Amino acid sequence: MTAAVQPKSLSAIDPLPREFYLRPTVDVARDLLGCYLVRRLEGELLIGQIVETEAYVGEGDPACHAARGKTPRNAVMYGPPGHAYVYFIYGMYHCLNAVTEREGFPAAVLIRALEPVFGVETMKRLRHTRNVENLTNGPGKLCQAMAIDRRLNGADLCGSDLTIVPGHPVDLSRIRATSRIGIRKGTEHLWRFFLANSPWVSHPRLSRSS
DNA sequence: ACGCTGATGAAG
DNA sequence: TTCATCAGCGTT
Repeated sequence: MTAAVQPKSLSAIDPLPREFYLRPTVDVARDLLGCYLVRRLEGELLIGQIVETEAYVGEGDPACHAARGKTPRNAVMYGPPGHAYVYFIYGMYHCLNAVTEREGFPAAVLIRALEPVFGVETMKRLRHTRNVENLTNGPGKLCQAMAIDRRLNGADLCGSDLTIVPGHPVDLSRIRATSRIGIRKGTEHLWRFFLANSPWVSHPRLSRSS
């Protein structure tokens, strides 16, 4: 169980190899559930278990940032897999993605929520809250809790101050798939994945229509 | 339901 | 140079 995981043992595990990300994005999104996001911040480790993801798949996906071709912002998505695509959104927040598939094909997995595992006190300080269940239950929140901003855009998730390491295999019966949150196009794809019963999974807001 | 906040990219 | 939009969040 999560409570038994020790940070030293986790950080000693090799990060997921680049080949993990060189696969269909939807598969990567599902397989990232249960893995651990490891942030090294000024010598300290901040660790969270991934409990919610979304797949954004190429220029043919109208919700993907690459839907209208390559731009300075989304350039990292066109690069090799296994790197972080971090962007600034709504004037205040950042979102973290893991780039997938072959170089030249723009796709990524948005990390939407984590279960805090280690470094909780630092996360609370960065988020200005004492409520553990409100620390990392959203893409903007988890970036704030782990001090992830555009300086980490392009960081190598296979070996840097921001990595992802394997977790224990997830019970497949716990995985749910729904439409992605916060988008207006591409809602027909069930490309949001999360672990049922996790208190850290985010929830769609009411009335985002027109 | 609303306001905050500013980068982004398309249009002019 | 404007303008609408935006893979979110906290407060009302």
